[in-house]
Amino acid sequence: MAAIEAPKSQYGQIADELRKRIERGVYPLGSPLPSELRLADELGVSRVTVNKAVTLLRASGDVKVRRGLGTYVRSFPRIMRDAKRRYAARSLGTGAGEVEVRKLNLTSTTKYREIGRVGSPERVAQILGLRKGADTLVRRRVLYADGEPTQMADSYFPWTIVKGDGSLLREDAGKGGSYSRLADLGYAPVRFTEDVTVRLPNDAEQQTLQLDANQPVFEIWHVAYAEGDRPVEVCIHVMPGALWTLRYDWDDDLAAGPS
Amino acid sequence: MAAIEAPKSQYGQIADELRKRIERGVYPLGSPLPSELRLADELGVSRVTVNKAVTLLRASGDVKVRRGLGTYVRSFPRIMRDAKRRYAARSLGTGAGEVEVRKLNLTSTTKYREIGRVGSPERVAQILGLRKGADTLVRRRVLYADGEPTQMADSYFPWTIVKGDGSLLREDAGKGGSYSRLADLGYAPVRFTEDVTVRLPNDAEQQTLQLDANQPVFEIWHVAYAEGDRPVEVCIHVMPGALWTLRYDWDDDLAAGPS
DNA sequence: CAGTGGTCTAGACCACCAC
DNA sequence: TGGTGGTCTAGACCACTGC
Repeated sequence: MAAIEAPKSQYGQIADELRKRIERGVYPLGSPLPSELRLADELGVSRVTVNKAVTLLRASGDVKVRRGLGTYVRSFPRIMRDAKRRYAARSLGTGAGEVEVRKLNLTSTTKYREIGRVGSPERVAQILGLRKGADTLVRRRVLYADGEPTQMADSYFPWTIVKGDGSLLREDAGKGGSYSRLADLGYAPVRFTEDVTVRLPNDAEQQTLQLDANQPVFEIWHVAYAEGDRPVEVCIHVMPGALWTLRYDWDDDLAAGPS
Repeated sequence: MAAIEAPKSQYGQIADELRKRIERGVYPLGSPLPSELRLADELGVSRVTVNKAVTLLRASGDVKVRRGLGTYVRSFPRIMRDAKRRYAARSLGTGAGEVEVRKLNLTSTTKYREIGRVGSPERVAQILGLRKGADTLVRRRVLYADGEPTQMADSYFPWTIVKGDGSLLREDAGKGGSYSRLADLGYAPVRFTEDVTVRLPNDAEQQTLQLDANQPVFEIWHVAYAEGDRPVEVCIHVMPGALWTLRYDWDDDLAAGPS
């Protein structure tokens, strides 16, 4: 099989070998891998060792297991999320949520899990400049592409500024999405920040996003500011890492002076 | 405890339990966990099961193993990388590379692995608008905080525009770093883009960054553009995911119209 | 030397799926 | 009912560490 055997674990080598076969098309996109028992037999190792290799492939998003059925090669391309343009898209149709997925000719679906008035989580209150537990309007949703979950997104708005707007309490927030409603209320977002981290998913996220315990997710804290640096929305995105590429761009700030 | 409890694997529960103990300070930061054999004994499971739990803690960056010694609780805080400000920092001292680490009162070190003239990798050539394999100046380096590797960074410059500048061939590129040298040459960067993905590290990265096969890394493709959208640098960062928070901010673009 | 984690095995039982 | 992956065990050998 391999010419030179590096001092590497068998399961590591097997993972590499399987990746190679996927690249070469021995196991085409969307097709099932041979069963772990077969692979163990072919490669002359125990099933546990094969399973450990497959665990790596799952963590990297190269394969996906369907329980009771088999292990399948991933068929999704990475989705590009252009931070700047996705929000600019509100000048056209609906909100930012579904822009990227449609570009890939995939069917985009949004499922709302909660829309209503709730006390804000501590960190959210802090960012929005509210008292701890102060009322916020929350919109919690899950987005899908061709039926597969691609992200969870929880938006929080200070209740004091959105209470007069009923459309934010409906699933369809109307033309241009929630940011257009904020604009209607006199709080048009003019500046955004995003903090990006990677971590492993918790139990709820594993279930909602159909992930394993060792598949990393992006966590993005998106904050929208209106005129006068007034924070008007916090949106927390949780997205399977293997599915996304995040794009950012900005102009140099040297002219404005250091801060 | 929980209202509805999903049936969960023992190793998953053990991972949760260990995380709890770390949070509560039962195992303080920097201290060693009990050995896997002890834990197996205490928890009434096999050592393999404990090991699988520890594997999860390693993937999330909560613990770090020292071979032959034991498993230690991780003590590093996350490092904030503010994309905009780090480059603005060149107006003061050295380049962007060490800004963040110093903020945390950690010792920052840079080790150069290669500085010289090389044929550009395909994707780099494409971004820089060069012929495939065209000459570039490469600066490949590894950054450390308190002796621990925090990122690999490989910068590529079109050879045609930097060949006249010797300081870019030295480790210390001079006051303000390489971007100031580009400015000297008449190619001051005015715009940047970054594409961010997460993936598992390859063999070389595992070794250089002291990572396990299942610890995710950020891969950032940073591109600097001079006036007239002329690409003048591509820098590829590979950074342990558990160590970093990436921050971006930008102004709304609606006024400029959609693209 | 003894203790640590790294790895591998053979065998076992389970839940899930399609037929 | 048979095939799939999910999990767990007891036992084993190894490389590495510090003493």
